[in-house]
Amino acid sequence: MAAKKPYLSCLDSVKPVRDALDVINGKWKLPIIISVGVGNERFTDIQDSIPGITPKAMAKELKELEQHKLIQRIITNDYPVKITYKWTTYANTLTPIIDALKVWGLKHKQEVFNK
Amino acid sequence: MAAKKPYLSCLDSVKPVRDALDVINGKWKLPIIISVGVGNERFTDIQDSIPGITPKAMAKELKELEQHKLIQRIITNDYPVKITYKWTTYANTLTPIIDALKVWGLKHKQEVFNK
DNA sequence: TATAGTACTTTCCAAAAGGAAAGTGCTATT
DNA sequence: AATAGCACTTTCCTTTTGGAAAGTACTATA
Repeated sequence: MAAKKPYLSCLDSVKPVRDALDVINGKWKLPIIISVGVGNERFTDIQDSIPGITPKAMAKELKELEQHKLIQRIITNDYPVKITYKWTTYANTLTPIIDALKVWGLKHKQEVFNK
Repeated sequence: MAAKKPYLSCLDSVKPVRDALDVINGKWKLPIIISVGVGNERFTDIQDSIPGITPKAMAKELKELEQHKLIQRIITNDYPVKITYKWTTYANTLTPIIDALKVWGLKHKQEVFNK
């Protein structure tokens, strides 16, 4: 009997993809990054720009994104303390992914709709 | 007093990205697609090629991916019934996303490592 | 007849995620 | 003095996810 054909290794692709997913996976991370990217800086502005997100989810995701250096939290000690969130240079490296997802999302909607 | 500056809308980007995420979000979907993409066809081969995945997760994800037409489940009524999973033409549209994630994952590891 | 392989399913249970609603501490405005 | 806005946090509760382990139904092989 012939030797059993072994499975094909694909860790070269799977591992980096998993590394990327560990950072940007989830329902809200990319939406928040996009919102900050178009210029929303305040907590409530970001929240208002993303339908369905709760302040609890916002706070949690913002913290994680800050830890991953994808957004920056800036405290301004003016008369009223002001907190702003900003897009980092490092976040620029995500634009190819965001663009690819946007293009695919639009195509997929067509695909589903035209069926 | 000046009128309150309103938040900036970003639904044009957020909505399609969310549509895409709804389909490919999760820990295992892209790894499975990649594994089938390199040529693994059998349940156990796919499972063996992805470290850490359980048969329960496999079965669930394979079903969902089939529903989204990203993989095809083929039953061959030979002597022992044989089931194979195949990459669909439609799954080709995902390669830009997979490539972008792979590139970013590799860069991100460098970034974390060199710090 | 006994063992092994394939492709799952089922059960159990712990941990994580997710949402609604209310609360907090601060300041600015009326 | 009362109200409102900002940036959250806290509580409560339900749902989802995730893994370990065992089980099942079938067939092929020794």
